[in-house]
Amino acid sequence: MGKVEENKQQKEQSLLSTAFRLFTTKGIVKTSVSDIAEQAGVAKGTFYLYFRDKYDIQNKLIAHKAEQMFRHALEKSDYHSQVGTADKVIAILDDILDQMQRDPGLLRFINKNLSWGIFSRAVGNSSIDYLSAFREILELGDMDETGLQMTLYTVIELVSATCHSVILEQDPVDLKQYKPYLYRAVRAIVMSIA
Amino acid sequence: MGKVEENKQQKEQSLLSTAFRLFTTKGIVKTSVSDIAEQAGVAKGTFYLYFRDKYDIQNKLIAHKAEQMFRHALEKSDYHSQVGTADKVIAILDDILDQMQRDPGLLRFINKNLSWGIFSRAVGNSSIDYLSAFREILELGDMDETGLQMTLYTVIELVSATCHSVILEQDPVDLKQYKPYLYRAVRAIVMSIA
Amino acid sequence: MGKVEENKQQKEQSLLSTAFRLFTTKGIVKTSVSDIAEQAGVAKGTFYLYFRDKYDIQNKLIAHKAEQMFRHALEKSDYHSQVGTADKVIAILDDILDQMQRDPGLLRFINKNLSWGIFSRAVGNSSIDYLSAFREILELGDMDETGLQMTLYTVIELVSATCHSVILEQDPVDLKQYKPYLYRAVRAIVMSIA
Amino acid sequence: MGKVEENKQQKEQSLLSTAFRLFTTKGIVKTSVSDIAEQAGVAKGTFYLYFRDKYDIQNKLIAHKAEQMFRHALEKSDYHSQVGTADKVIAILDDILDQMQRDPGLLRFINKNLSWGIFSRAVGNSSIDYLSAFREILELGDMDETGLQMTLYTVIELVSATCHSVILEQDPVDLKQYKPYLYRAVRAIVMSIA
DNA sequence: GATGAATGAGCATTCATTCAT
DNA sequence: CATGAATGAATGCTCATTCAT
Repeated sequence: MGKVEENKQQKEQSLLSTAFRLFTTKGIVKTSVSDIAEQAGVAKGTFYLYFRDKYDIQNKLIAHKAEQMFRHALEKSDYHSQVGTADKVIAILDDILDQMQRDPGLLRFINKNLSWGIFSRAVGNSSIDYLSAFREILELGDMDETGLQMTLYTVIELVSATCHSVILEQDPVDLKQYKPYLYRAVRAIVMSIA
Repeated sequence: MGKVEENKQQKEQSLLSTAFRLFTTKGIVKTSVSDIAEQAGVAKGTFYLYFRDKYDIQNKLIAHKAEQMFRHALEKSDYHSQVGTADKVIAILDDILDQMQRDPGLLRFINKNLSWGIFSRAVGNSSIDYLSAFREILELGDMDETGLQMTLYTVIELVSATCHSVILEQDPVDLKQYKPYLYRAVRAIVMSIA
Repeated sequence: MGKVEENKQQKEQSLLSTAFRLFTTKGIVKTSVSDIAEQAGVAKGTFYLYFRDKYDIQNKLIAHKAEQMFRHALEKSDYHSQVGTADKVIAILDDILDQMQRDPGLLRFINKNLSWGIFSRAVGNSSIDYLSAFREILELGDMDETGLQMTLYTVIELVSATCHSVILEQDPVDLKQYKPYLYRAVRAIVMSIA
Repeated sequence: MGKVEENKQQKEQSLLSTAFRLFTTKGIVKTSVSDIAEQAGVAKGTFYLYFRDKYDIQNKLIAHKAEQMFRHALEKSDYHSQVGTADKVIAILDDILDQMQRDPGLLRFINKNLSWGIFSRAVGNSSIDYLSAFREILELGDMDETGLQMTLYTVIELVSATCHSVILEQDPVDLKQYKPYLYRAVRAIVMSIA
């Protein structure tokens, strides 16, 4: 990689990480392109050499962070040591909820912006084959692709939607109180497709 | 009611309905207070006599429309003629999905803005006792208040979250294809709490 | 005085005292006619039955409060017990500075708004004959009217101008530090006309 | 200096001079940022590239114009040819009064806005050492810094306050009539500190 | 490629004043 | 006399985007 190329990579990285920091702390609306460029140490015009506009960088960030979150759950959670299907799912879920609770800014950022389209593209582009992984976990060796995807979609949206309010606003209850209900619902869904 | 009072009612109604129309067609962000006032046929300043700001009218609309949607589902769906608990729930759900599909603007408006706080306040202020109605439908005569609320919260968020993308963007599939999966999930959740 | 007349007096008084309170606490610019009317317990339109506009009530208040301040100084200070001319003046001055320091809002209100025109009209309308009083104090029995007025004007403006910054902002020094310099200057001026 | 830099200088100058013209003719309150930008021939947003807000440009102008006025008085008045201390002071004063009378807008602008803080900062930043100059004029070689400053403060505020009404409104008398009284007062103050 | 000066449309909000009741 | 609903002009400020250098 040439020096120039390296420099470009560095600029893009700087813009991405700065944007993420600002998005998750100040919120997307309150973060201006000026802010991002300035704090990333580049000129305002330079931003537009790397990203089409604010929504371009936003979508790229969402996909990246979502993928990161799933990667963490698959690599760091102890779902392998669980026996039952539902228990494995819960283990993964637990890791994800942990991540979200540890970084509410991340949750806020991902949640209301993560469309299935963006997500599935991110997951598809990843070096990890998530679908196979989930298929294996759910022990649905012979289930059709669509059925697997629908189940994933349902569970992911359920968790994402309910936890947004629960974690960020402790409304209607806090996460600790809500977990039993959420886990029961997830278990029920997972069992129902067996 | 005096002439003046009548006139005020009319103005407020005009502002509310205009705001709703603009919010659901142009989106909330793209709708300015100027737009609303102008199209409602009143001066810009008049808007501020009736609502504190854009978010005031927005929240009032969300609560109002959400309540309306549930009222419709309870009054117009044929859930009474169903026998099983799950079938009753599905009947109500069907009505709500119908409403949403008929008016995607409404869905778009309510979905990403309806916090549980706003919703429960709206439902609480209503002349209908929704909690009792749902308790009866779910045949959970002796379940504690919290358990009932958590179940409602879970189901509502699940439906709301998944249908947003499904109805508005036919992604990952369209509503017709997704319904079986959604209904199975809802059935599973409802059965799990029995 | 009829009941109606009484009521009107009461309304005007209420408006005046409310305006003064708001002017001295929030500042003139930040105080709106709405504020005054609302807090005075009358309708907005009623304000305009008593005062032409915000500047009308402002000028009336300034004149009134300035007269009050001088009345206090002449009636409550112990200048009578002083022997020398300059000492008498200083005694009066001391009382005025005390009043200002006790009520910075009053100082802020009067100072930058008190034009000589408003003041002299106020003083002229008063039941007290201030010019004679000052003539006596300064022991200038035979000085021409103009000379007396010019001296008063000079001293009043000097005190008013210097003390504004000194009392309200302790800049360039605080009142305690500045007093010796101010008194020396006033003494010098008073002596110079003898 | 590059072309760009030159252009920026020009824009800032244009904004400053336009603002001064509008402030002194229409008054500060009645002058909007839009007015300034428009008449300076730049876009509204450009204004904010050079000044934080209206008060920023206002303070900068006040300091600049005040410094300019004193510079003129020291450089253009013939105080050098005067022998007595008081006569020197009077000569300088005469120059300043002349400037004010020639440009009532300037007087109006500076007078009620010039706080000692702004002034002393302006004077401190100047290339001229005003304090030394005044010390020399007043022949107070060994007076402490504070005493010198207090005397300056007193005289400046006295002149500024009295002349505002006298020059702008010929009230209570016009400048010609007031000068003898003012000069006597200033003489008295100057002599008293010797 | 990189810069950053310049743009100007756009928006929320306030407020003095009027006038029909 | 009193009310208070209605007006709409006015203003400060932001920000995505462009383009000459």
